[in-house]
Amino acid sequence: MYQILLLFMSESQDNPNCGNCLECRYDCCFSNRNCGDSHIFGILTPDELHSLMDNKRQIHFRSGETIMKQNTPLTHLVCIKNGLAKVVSEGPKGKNLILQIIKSNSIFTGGGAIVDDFRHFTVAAITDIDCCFIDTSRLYNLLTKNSTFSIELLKHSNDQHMKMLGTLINLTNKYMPGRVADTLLYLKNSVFETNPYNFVLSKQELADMSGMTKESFIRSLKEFEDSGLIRQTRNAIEILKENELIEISRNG
Amino acid sequence: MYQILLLFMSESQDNPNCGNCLECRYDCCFSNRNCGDSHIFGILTPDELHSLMDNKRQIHFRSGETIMKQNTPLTHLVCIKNGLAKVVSEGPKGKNLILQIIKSNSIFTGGGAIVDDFRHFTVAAITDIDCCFIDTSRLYNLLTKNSTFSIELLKHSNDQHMKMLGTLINLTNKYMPGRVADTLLYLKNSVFETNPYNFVLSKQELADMSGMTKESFIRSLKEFEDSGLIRQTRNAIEILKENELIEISRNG
DNA sequence: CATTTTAATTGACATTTGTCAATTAAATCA
DNA sequence: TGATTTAATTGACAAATGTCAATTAAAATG
Repeated sequence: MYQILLLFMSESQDNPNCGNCLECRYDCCFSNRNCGDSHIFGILTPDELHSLMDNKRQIHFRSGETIMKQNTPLTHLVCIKNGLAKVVSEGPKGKNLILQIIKSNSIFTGGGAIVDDFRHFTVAAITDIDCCFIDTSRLYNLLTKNSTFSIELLKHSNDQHMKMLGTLINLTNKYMPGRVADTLLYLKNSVFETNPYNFVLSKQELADMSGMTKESFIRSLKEFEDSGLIRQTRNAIEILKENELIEISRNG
Repeated sequence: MYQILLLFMSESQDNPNCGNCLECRYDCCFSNRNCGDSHIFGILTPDELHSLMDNKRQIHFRSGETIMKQNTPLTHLVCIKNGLAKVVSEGPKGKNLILQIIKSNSIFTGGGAIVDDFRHFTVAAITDIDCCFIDTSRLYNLLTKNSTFSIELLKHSNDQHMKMLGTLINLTNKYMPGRVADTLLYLKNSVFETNPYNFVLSKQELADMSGMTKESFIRSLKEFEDSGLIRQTRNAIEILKENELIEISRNG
């Protein structure tokens, strides 16, 4: 525990948003201002929050590092404070599928929380990331005590479930151009929220998000470029005709 | 309410398992003996159970009928007492994907409970079905009062979530033979639990479970038959070499 | 039972997509 | 900077899968 605190303190030095006082530490992952998923924690009383955060570990990951690994025991949930991560399902024969890009202020467990307590996918850092690890046992304790909190988590779970259903439908009943369009629109509207957007993602990763090989992705992307739907530069993509992309997505 | 009771009573006449006394009515969907999902309700107190069941409607569906329709408001959850149903995602251009076969003693909501309160998929009866419809508002009430119940629902939700992830992986990174093998094994081991099993499912439906056209499904099935892995009769399929099917499933 | 409708099957073919190999461009490292 | 590794791109080709049309089998209907 001492080491953990030290780790936390050293990490926080180069991050002005996160001081060392207790209050600040809670704030790091759980403030309910401008926080994606973390309003889930907004409903907790200070005591409850404390019981969760008591032994939280704040950890820094470098771009590319694995944050949690598929098939390992699910002992902690993770809150991302800043940075981007990818949620990857590692299939047989090295075939990976990127299910989601996680942004700042999101929480995730890796799948089977409460069910089998194993992680059903891998999460890896795309950029450098600050996140905290929180004991799931603390979480489970809280669930029995605060039903509003349980409901919020249920909502979060159902939400993720429906998003995955959307992914499933996109990937299974669309041809490649539709899937590429989906990926581009997802990145613009749900991840980066700018246009053009710089991407830290390799073509292989974009292909893994679209359920195809990188070669196929590149070709499809090139056709979009030739048709004037998008523009690619070194490490950015600009969507020029969003409506047409939406149409392509819709027609599958 | 009077009409509903009448409906209930007339339905129950030809069903010896379900009497008219209050206790029996609760039993219909919620007994915790030999019940798939419905142990979820086992933890409720009699009062709580009563508050849920108070205005439940028991309804009979004929084979083929739609029980709940995608994109309609999610006002009730459904408990299947007996019979089989299919969970279908209706995609664009009439492309359907069957996500799951639901058996007796299962509960389902159609997707976005608590999140957006719309149904994200259609559920249709495969055989004749007896089921009850229960107000979600009653459910939500209960959630705030009984955290153990919330946790059970959360578990159920996460479980469904992980099953869908499995489906997603099977459908996106396997070739047809692997997907057909998955469908056959799923039917034998998780739905019918006998071998050979009679099936009430059309080839089109089997194809919709496997994410391919019926023609492709038929051809793939025929290859399995020619290789001696399975045997088809009029309306039954027998798995002869399960291990080899598992191998095919694994290799994608 | 004959008729009509629906489901299953088959074949030929076109399209989509993946695979492999070669090449170029970019990034990293000593 | 030059050398080396990694990522991106392209082309040729093969494999997987869907589409369409025709046929047969089965089921439903009157």
